[in-house]
Amino acid sequence: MKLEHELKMPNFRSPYQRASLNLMFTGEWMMARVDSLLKPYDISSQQYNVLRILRGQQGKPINLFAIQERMLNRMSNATRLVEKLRLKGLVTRELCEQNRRKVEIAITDKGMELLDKLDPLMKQLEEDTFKSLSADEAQHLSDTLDRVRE
Amino acid sequence: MKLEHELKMPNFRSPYQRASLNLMFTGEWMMARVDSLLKPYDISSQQYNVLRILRGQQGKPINLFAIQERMLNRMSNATRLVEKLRLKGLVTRELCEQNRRKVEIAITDKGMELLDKLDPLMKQLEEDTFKSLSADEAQHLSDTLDRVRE
DNA sequence: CTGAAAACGTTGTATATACAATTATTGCAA
DNA sequence: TTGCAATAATTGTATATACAACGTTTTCAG
Repeated sequence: MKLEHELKMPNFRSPYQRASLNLMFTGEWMMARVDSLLKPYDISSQQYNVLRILRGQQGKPINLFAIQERMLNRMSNATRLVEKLRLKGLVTRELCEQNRRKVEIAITDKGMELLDKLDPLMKQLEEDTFKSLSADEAQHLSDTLDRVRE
Repeated sequence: MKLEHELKMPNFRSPYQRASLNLMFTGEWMMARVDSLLKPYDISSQQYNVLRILRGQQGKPINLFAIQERMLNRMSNATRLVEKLRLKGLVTRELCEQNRRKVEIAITDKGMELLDKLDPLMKQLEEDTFKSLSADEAQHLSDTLDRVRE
């Protein structure tokens, strides 16, 4: 739906203002869709994101700093986010012996099972979301976003 | 910068997953830029957004429900957001006499002055952000985002 | 006219976010 | 070797967000 209609703004100052608002609005919109898919499983999109990062490590643990670097939202608090996941039994936390400043986080079997269950749902959500774009168009959208961020 | 590099993810499951993460990431990124521009003026991007909506009304007051409809983030709490702005003297709040369920909000002179001061900064931010895109490309990006949201 | 439903806004509560300050550990230069 | 800077994480605090529940006021069917 056109942003003009969505925000009930008859016109924008420039195509750049329109793109700027559209980026923020559509980002929020997407995040809300993901959150609502995850709601029945009692995790937030940020928490899901952390699990996904941990799975990407193929079992190797990873420290909090590295998790933060890979998160969609860098400002959220990795310590507290991971603690929530730990309380749910989805990750483990261990002090690193080699460098005791670090804390190593790994995904548990239960965490992996949850991700496995969510995979097809997330895939479906992505396909639904981008159903009006071809794979090439989706790729092009990503490339454009990459260029926007320099 | 490529999302692969930004999130340190070597590859994505599909162009749709890449686009989905990219949308959320770039939306957050843009919002953070706006917030950091507004920080010295002590308002959040959501609060700025409400002021912008009120200015768009050309002096006519507007009720809370209509504000909510026009906000970038529908879920944020218009009552509390507006109260913050009122405490700063940027908006007024009046009970609507015709329909006492409604509360009418209008921007004050002080609010208008703030927006006037922010306009060139915001314009500059938008131009900086999209400096690598032509006006046509920015328009095309918006159109694509509009299509994604159906 | 009356009572149920709809429209509008407010409040409560749990959680998340932004950001700064603090603690603990390690590395390294003088 | 000492002490300063850098690295890594935690804690504190104010604010924002998500969402549900509630309270008024208005509308409208019967």
